[in-house]
Amino acid sequence: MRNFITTSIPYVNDSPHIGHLYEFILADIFARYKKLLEEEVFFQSGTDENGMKMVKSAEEKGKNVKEFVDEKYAEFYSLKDKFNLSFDKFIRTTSEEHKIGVYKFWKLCEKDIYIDKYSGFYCISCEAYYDENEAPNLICPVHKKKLERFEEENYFFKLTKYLDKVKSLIEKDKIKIFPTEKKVEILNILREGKIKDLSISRDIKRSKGWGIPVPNDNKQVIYVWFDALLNYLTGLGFGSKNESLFERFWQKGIVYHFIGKDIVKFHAIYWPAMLLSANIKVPENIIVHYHITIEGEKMSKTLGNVISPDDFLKDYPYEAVRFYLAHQPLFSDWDFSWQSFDAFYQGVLKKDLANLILRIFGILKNIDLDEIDFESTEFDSEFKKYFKKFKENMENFEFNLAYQKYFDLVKNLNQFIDYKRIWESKHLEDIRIIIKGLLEILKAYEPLLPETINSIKNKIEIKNGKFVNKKITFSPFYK
RNA sequence: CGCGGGGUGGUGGAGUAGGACCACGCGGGUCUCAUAAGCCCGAGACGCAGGUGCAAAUCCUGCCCCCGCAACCA
Repeated sequence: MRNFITTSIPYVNDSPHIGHLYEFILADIFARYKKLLEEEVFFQSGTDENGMKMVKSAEEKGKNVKEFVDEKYAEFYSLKDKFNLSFDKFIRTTSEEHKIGVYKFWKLCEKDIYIDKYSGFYCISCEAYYDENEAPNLICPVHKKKLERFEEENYFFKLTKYLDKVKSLIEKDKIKIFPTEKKVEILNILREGKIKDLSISRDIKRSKGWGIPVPNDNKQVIYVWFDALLNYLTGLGFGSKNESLFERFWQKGIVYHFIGKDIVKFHAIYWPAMLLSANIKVPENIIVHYHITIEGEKMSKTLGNVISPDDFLKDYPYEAVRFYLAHQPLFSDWDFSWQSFDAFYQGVLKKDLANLILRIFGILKNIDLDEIDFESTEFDSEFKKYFKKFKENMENFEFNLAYQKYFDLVKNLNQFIDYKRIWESKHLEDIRIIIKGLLEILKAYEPLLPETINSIKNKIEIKNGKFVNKKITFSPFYK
């Protein structure tokens, strides 16, 4: 199996926060999980850097736009190293490689693109048009700002032409949307039939020259969403001289888009329609994760409760963050608090999991055997069952359940060690079981704790099908 | 009646008819291989009111409350 796994590309008008990190980590865990199964993976993320809001944000900070986005891009990209994210590609929408792909795509869709006059009111923050009904007193309902009046010609994409097809693809689960209620929601939107053709360009004067110019028309730039979605193709070299990655991972691979619940419509409706127009395969999976509230409140700058990735790193190892986030539900909002985070780290990660590993090494140190074989044990089928259940949950993107259930194995091994008093009985059969258990645990937790687990694995030696008892010392998460 | 999701111990979750489970937290006990870790025992919950069933957290009806689609925002 070949998997193309993506995050949505964050809009870089501000610094990264826990929500961005959450999505990155979720997708990374899934990518690493797929590698665990020895499947082929291409994992991609990037930054969305066009759009008028960028111009505005830069102005507010008194910087030129290019300088501003470079700075923000660097902040987002730094998360890769800070949290050990296994991105194979990190695409920027202001890059040349992206632009080339966008032009190629535009051309493929050209038959569905037309020019029309548009007059109305525009909110620069939404990057969207409103009419008088939607925006009483010409105040943006979202941002409470005065709308700008304008009349201009725009390029439009014949979205409506593809809606029926998109609907049927979703109904038939050719495009699978997780969780199901989001699928239902999208289908309801499609049934209502209120969707109109999509304006896909903006006047270059309003964008102050920032953005990708429309091909053969230097008075317009491409609407930021139309260009942003294309990152999924351009990151694979679409439109470049070498499209082999695109062929391999998009056209012949299984696509997994991890996105937030606020951008479902773009990914489940606009994006497939665009691809249909260009005659390119549609994505197989759209995984919609929910949002995080902070200590019971919505995260917002006005409330000043925004948590940044760096806030964690002051007091905690980055893997604790991965571990914690993986144990939260994807498909419902959940609340973050420092207290619960710390309790989880101290209690579950250190006390139970890390301690168990250390404990097993401790027992092995006091055992005279140089090697332990892997003869079958009465627990073998039990181990298999655990992993099977784990896989089932992972394939449904219920990471929290997968690990919650798998944690029973940690519990069981601790119980088993106590019950049998293995440190004094030292029965070979029991030793085999805890070693096998150890290896099972290392396997399943690797996506969450890649660095720690790998360093343990490097200390373990298996020679001629036997576990070599090397008196391993180890101190994970010890401060 | 716009559509949809949900209300389970202090907290977060599992559980779609037949013993209410798991983790954290709390109280007590206990082992000593292990990072003051582990193990055992205990206290504590199905939003409200009806209905159907031998049996309801689970199905039906009504009501109350929270949330999403559709507030900054990911």
